[in-house]
Amino acid sequence: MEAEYNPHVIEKKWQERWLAEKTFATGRGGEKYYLLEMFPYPSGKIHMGHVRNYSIGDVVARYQRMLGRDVLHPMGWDAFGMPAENAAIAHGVHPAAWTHGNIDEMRVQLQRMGFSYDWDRELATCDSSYYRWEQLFFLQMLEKGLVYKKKSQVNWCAACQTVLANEQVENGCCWRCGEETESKDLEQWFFRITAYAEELLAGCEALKGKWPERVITMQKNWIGRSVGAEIEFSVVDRDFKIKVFTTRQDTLYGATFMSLAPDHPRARELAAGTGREAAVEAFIDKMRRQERSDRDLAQQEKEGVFTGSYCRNPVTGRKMPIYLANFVLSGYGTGAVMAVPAHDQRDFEFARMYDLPIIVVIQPEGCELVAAELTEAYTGDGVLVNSDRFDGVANRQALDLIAAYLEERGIGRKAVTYRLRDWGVSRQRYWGAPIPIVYCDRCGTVPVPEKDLPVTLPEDVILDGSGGSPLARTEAFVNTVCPRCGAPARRETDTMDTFVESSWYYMRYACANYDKGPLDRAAVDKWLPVDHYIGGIEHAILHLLYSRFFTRVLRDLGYIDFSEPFTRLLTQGMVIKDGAKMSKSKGNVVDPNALIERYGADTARMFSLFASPPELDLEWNDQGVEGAYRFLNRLWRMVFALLPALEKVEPFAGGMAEVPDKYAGLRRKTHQTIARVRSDIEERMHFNTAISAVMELVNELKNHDVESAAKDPVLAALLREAVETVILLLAPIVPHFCEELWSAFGYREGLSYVPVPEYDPDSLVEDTVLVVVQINGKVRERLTVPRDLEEEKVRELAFASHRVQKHTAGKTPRKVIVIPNKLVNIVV
RNA sequence: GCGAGGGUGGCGGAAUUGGCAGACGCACUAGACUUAGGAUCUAGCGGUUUUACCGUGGGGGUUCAAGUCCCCCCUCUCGCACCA
Repeated sequence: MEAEYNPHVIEKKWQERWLAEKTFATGRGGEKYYLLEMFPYPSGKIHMGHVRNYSIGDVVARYQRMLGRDVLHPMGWDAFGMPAENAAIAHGVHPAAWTHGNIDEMRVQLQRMGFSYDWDRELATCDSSYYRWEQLFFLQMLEKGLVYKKKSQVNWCAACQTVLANEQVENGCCWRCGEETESKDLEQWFFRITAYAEELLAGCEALKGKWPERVITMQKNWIGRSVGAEIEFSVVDRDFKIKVFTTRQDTLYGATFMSLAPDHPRARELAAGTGREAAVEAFIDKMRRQERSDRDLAQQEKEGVFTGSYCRNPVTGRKMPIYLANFVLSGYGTGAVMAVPAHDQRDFEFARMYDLPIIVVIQPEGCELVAAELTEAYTGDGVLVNSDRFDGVANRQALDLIAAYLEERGIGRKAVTYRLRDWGVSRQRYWGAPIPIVYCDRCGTVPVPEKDLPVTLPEDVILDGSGGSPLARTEAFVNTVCPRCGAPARRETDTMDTFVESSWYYMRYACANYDKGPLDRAAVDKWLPVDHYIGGIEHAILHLLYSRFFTRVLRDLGYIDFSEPFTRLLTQGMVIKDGAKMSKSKGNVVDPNALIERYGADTARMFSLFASPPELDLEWNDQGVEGAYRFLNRLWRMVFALLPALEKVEPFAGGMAEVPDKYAGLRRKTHQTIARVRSDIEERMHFNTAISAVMELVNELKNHDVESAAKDPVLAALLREAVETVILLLAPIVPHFCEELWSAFGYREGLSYVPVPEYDPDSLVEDTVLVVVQINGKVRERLTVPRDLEEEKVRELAFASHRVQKHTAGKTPRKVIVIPNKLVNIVV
């Protein structure tokens, strides 16, 4: 062992050994444990978020190995996506070359961090050996009706020249580039995720306690299930009906008008021949032009236009004017809303603005609402009035009764609506997995036969940023023959959303090199689902929801037999510096490579784990890093100093009975530390407190020197036990450092598979305990007493204390509470 | 507006079941060693008017005892946001 801690030398040494010996390959026996961190986009450089995410994951992986598990811990690349194309446009590099170059750089950086991956399972989603199976899934989903194409209004990002799924639009802006999105009519491919809405929602229940509550809540809200009724309203003098969805069918008798989305398909028809055509047309046009920019303003003001047509309230027969209204969404429910101004705030505001009638149909307990005097809608509970046969019924009960009544009469029924929309997967970009479809003038839309997969992304395309899909301009790709009739045909030029790749990569890791199909059933059955998944909270909806959907699809396609991909989920917080998320524009970025250069990987790992618990944001602090580095140096020097005495003895292996009294404290601290660290890592995943506990033990060791140890073999044995404990407990956190110290003690085998130390329960028990004496809840005295001393004796000792007497002088205790081994509280 | 999660020294954070608030680390202060110190070691380190009192965003409550439980309020972060 060297006298100086030299991280660069030892880190290189151990990393090379781990790679050469394939230390982290699976198959060493033990119960399976699949630990996965979200794979990175190969930007070319790892950032602090990666360091943190992968350090957390690596601790768990290494710890599980030391618990005797057979750990699958793979790494790969989410390699399709826009930046590769942008780089091509900006620098003339081909996206494939750019991506593979970045992967090579990032792999080296990850290896320099000492993460314990099984590199033999590495995959990149841009390789046809990966995306070919995705194309197969697409075809099989098409067959099952889970893929379809439709013309729809889509979110279009002009900057990225592509469409975005609903989930990918944040506050009207592109989730990737931050530019405002607009809506556009395009033919798009969709995955029918709504077919699984109910199951995805129900599945949330099973995740409780294993996933963070807020992720579950976000998913539930996103799916957005509403229970209510569909009701049909016949239109006066027209031969069609308008269907609405409502959750408040109990207020049906108070519906006085109807509101439709401005882009409702019947809008123009309703205006035709009423003299309102021009006004309606103007309104539709205004709404269409009113893009997201001034949407916030528009949100405040209710606005609409009368179509000139009427419908009839199906239960009262009332003639209800039909309006178009700016607040009705075409994408939700039926795009039509029955307006009950007395009991819905939006309808109320609209009614006041356009002077429409208001009828109270629910009276709250204790006061009487009068329509003309309302200043806002009453949305609470109450008893029905003005509701014919339902008068006097509590509105909660009326929900069911009215739904049943409508159903009897054939004008409505109970219904469930979801906020979740189908997942649009078409992207007009080059660097993605081609959608395996051919368009033939004679046969129409024809799926590429499975035997012709993969549809390979052509290499020679022109990427000049001129807009539109580069694939569409690549004649050699587009022109093909129809697989059905052999006539000349054209290929689909859209590629798939890159979230499709990340929806199933975690399964492919189980059999990354399998080439007879997407998934090797035996391997997937063995390893999946992922036992513990770790990644950023920013994927709480998108990636995790898509993955949960995809897992169910693959289950129904017969590939797997589980439904939830990730048993446990840990979402780690962001890395912050100077109060803001690290970003180039803020200039507060810390480069992990510079950090490794200066302190080594172990220091970087240790600080990112020590500074805060994983789920909280981590405030980066250069001086804190320095502190971690100093700790490692201090520990190194201490071990180096003690080694000559410790290597002469075996670690202490006896029981507490053989430990001399003067060393009982040391022994106890060692085993208390084991107990604490084990529960911190195994149960709470709080590595910061685990590290603190080890630091305390190290501080305790400072009280002993090599001279005393050389003279007293029992002390030496106890110190060796303590030092080995420190090494083993820190091994998952600072692995290179610990390997080096471990080998200094003469162990030939690396410590990746050395069992986590067990604590001796006897060692945790102290013979004497500190009992706090309070007077009226304030601490006045601390007594050291034998453990489990009888209550009466403890009480006597407390009262015997002169400090206690001072505070109780002249007063009679009214009450004395004694908590064994802990506290006495005297109330005077 | 709705939902979720936070608010504890100068800073990051501990306090696992209601039982000594501030573990561990950073910063800071003093001392030692030293030609030197941004190295290392030792000691101190919530506040104040220091035999004591105050103190976990603010106010109230329950309790012998509250950072922890209950009610009200303030504030910050995140998500959703006219979802009928």
